[in-house]
Amino acid sequence: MGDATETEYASACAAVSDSDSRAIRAVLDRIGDKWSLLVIGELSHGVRRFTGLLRGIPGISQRMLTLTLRQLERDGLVTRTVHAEVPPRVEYELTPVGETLIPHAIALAHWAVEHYPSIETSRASFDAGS
Amino acid sequence: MGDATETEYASACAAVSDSDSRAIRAVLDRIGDKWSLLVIGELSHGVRRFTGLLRGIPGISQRMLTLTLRQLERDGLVTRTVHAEVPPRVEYELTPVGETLIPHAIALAHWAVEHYPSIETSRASFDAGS
DNA sequence: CTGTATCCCATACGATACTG
DNA sequence: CAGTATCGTATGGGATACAG
Repeated sequence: MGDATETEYASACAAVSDSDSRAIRAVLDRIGDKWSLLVIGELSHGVRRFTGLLRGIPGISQRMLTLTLRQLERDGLVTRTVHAEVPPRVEYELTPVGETLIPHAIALAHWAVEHYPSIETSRASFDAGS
Repeated sequence: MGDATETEYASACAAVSDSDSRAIRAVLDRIGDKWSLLVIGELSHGVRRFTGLLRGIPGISQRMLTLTLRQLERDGLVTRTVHAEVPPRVEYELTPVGETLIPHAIALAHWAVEHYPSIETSRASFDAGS
């Protein structure tokens, strides 16, 4: 993971000039919110129903799950299919575009788990020292 | 980028059970905010001064740059060195841990630039249709 | 130059209750 | 089951002014 830094970095940052920053801002605003990435993580398992997602994502409220799913649907990352039954059944699934986010979600999750101890330690000493 | 999905995914999600979710939440709260990833992107070029960052990140306010840098410093992702001169010179630099975030930042930036057109199109049709 | 302090607003989010 | 509606709070974040 540490073979392409300087060179790769320069070209990547050169590409981030003006109009691209809008795209980055927009994407960051979406996947950077409190629940989107966790919802995508749940959906990476496959098709899920509303209540299933609610139970699979501890701490999320009905309201926020609804809002998050609507945003993801609007952005074309998730599909919502309603089955005309009683009781109603609504299934959510990642679109092909949405699935391309999975590797990044996994990578970030790995990074978080790997470096969180270091972060906690740093926070403790920062808060202790002046 | 599309070779490890199903298997890789299963093991990754299995690892995300209880205590890891705290780490993911904590990291997401930090790098998911409005400016951290952009600051890290600027610092990936190398050492930067306060004003340099302010100019390099369009739209950020003095206040938010200060707050963001303090958080990153607290988390041990950025170092802050003050040079005793007049006028004062303060330099910010990524720590080794902070540098490990660069590949992920680059990956997300690439994803954003690549898929943003699709997202915009999807939003337009979503907003148009009922 | 590199911040800090204060004010203020928009909105993200949670809790709760209600509906087809 | 799968939402919507309403309310209230917390806080993220901008603008501006001031300071070492």
